[in-house]
Amino acid sequence: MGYICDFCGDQRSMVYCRSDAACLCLSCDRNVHSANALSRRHSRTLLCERCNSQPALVRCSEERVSLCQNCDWMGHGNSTSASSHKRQTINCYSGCPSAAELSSIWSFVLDFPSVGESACEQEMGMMSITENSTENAWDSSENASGSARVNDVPSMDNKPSLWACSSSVPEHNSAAQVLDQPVGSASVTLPKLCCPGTKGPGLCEDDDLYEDFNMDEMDLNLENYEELFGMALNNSEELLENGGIDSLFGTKDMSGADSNCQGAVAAEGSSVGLVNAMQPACSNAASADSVMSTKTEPILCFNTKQAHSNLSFSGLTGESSAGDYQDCGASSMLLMGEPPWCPPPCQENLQSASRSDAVMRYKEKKKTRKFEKRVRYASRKARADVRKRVKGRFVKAGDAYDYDPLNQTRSC
DNA sequence: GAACCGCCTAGAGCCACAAATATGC
DNA sequence: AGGCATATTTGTGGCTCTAGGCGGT
Repeated sequence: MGYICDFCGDQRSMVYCRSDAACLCLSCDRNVHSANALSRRHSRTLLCERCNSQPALVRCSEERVSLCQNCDWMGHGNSTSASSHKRQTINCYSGCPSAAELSSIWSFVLDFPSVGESACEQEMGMMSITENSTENAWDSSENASGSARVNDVPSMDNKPSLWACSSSVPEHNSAAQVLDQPVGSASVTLPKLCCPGTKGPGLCEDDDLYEDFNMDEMDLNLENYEELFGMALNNSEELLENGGIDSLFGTKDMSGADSNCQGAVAAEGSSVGLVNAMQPACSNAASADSVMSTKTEPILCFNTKQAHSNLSFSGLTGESSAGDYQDCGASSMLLMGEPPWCPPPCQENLQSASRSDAVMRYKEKKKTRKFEKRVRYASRKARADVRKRVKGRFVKAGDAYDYDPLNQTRSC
């Protein structure tokens, strides 16, 4: 079981960073990803406890293990008994989340102390919990936390109570509780913490699969980063002794998390709400630069407030520079075939029709969407924009050039 | 079904240099 | 501890090249 931190080679790895393709312990995760703004955007999630090499997408509450997609399929896809296991999606996060925020993302994470101000916060004054970390519709009935059930298939007779993006839930999401945001900025902050599928209330009006949303101005303040990871590190052995990572996965009351999905469901699809695939959230959004192509794949979500669940797609878009966005695997999972929790056959026709329609529209929009690169230094861009080139390469001032952005002329 | 070919796409790398950052005094 | 000078690193856009995917033969 060689699941040792790729960085320090000492501690047990608990977190998987897709951007770095590395398995890290919490301490190294903190160290590595607080290094700079780019690394802070890396989307991380828990490590699969079975293969210890892939990011976990779901947690089986029966077996109390976090599983990657493959292990989940292998463990639950074939066995009829195992396939009935209730599984919850596991969220990704980015930035330097506080204890409370990590607890929000992963309810199973211990109750970290919350005092003081993290170094990361002090340095950055910003961080981001991946908006799709709350992509899941929270289980309001259980105040389920950072996870959402994935195999509780809603039925016609049974309104989905899980996944629910219930708008009856109080207007504060877990992350919002932690963040010290001016009132005026709350609306700006919400989308970041809202299910991508959810977008913000206003963002759900468009019937497009999803709309771009701007995360740039969301500077979130976090607390207790030091305490969180310091404690995690100090207690790592204890955790192992007490059941290892499993001990982290106990249920925790995360009331308020539901609100992450408020307004999340667009009137997309409009079928009988049979789509049951709820994708875990994984994007990293604050910087909005982590949307990779797979990340923009459809994400489905339910709204319990709807008489019939609406199908909605969501994703992150916007001024993302594709570079940083790493696929969390969640979205793509949807495209890899029907998940174990797919709807009953009798509903497939209606569902597939609306779904294919929605997917078609989504793809259309995706084609037209621009993933603009985010420019960090406008002054440098301004210089680059006027710099003369030879075959695209910058040339020394005064040298012959074949392209002048200003004059579109050639000197040779 | 395997092998080969052409076409297409995505991504990496290159370039100069001002700005940003780090280091030393 | 703060200020200054110097050194090092970063980031910027257009073009080219290459690897890989895909479809056809």
